[in-house]
Amino acid sequence: MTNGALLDHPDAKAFILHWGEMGTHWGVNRSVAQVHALLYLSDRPLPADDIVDQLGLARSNVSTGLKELQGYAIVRRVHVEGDRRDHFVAETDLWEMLMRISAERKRREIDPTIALLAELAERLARDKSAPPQVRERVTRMHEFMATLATWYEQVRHLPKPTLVTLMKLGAKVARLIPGGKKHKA
Amino acid sequence: MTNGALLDHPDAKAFILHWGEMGTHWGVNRSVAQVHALLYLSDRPLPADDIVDQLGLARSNVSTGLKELQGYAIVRRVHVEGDRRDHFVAETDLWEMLMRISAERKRREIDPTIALLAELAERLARDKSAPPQVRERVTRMHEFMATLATWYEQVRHLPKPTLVTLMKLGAKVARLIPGGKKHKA
DNA sequence: TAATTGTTTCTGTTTTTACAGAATTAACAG
DNA sequence: CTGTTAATTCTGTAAAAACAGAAACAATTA
Repeated sequence: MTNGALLDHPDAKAFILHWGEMGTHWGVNRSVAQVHALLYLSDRPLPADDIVDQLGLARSNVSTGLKELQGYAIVRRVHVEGDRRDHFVAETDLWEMLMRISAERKRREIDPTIALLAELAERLARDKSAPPQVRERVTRMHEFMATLATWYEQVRHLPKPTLVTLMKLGAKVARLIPGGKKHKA
Repeated sequence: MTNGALLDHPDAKAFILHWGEMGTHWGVNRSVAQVHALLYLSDRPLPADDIVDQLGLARSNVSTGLKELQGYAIVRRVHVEGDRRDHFVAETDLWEMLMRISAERKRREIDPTIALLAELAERLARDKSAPPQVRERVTRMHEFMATLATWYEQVRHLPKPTLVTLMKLGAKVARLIPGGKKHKA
């Protein structure tokens, strides 16, 4: 047991509590975020029981939380030699983590809206009686979100080193665009 | 009154109801999102009363909602000639909308975490007794989020046409990076 | 300054969400 | 098979959030 009780260390504790608190603003409940924080800081796979003990949550809660985190694919089950129980580990590659969370949130929070907008925009295009600004604004919203979604799907598949390079470039990426001095950095 | 009751049009209604529903997943309550949707579709500034009538919400709710939307800077108060009441309009430029929402969410949901991580990382660097993986992971998390934040602040100030160009490039932006065939599109 | 109209804040209720503990189901070992 | 332990699902309760209506507050104009 290399980290008997992570919560004993004041900074680890501060991290876990803060993460839990912010989780409520990030669209997951405190328990889910705390479980994630604990696993992120752990140097070994943890069984559900240990999570229960360390965070003082109900067993059922931890179970639900782990399922949710696996839904985001930032936590996975692993088997530990000589122990029957499931163990869990968190993704520690932060790029991977970001990509997986954003992919799942897009799926849950954006895609359904794009689908609806597509439908509405199509109907509005044929509906002569529709208020013109309604037609125009729904259509523009659809195009905008669809464009962003397409962009995202492309960029998310770029190799990690490329993403890092782009990130480091920051605003300087604008200077690389050919055919126009009009892009100031 | 060019749009007497936007809710009478089935597609406008569907948009507003869906927006309200999704709002609850996007971190604002249904009322706030519905008010926003209504204003976005309206071709003229609306006074709070009209919003109350059309959406069937309590006056107090609409007031709170408008304040929240002004907090995101995607709705603003305007004065209408010959009417004493405040009127409200939504931002219709979708790039502007995205930028303002993301700026505010970063301020609320990301910046406080970066601040805490900075503090923890600094303390952990000096704390010889800290579990090494805790020190390392908190530090990496801090660097990662700080890098993303810096990138965001730079990109968000790029002129809109530049952003549009970059968006349209999609994954092809990787080809512009100098000094490396290693970036495949 | 009093009356009117509009806006915000406050208070209690309803609805929703998070959660603990119990019950159930599943997996395994003897 | 059967006893045992782990894991999930179910159910009731507690906590939090959203909301309506009333009250308080502000601004405007007669």
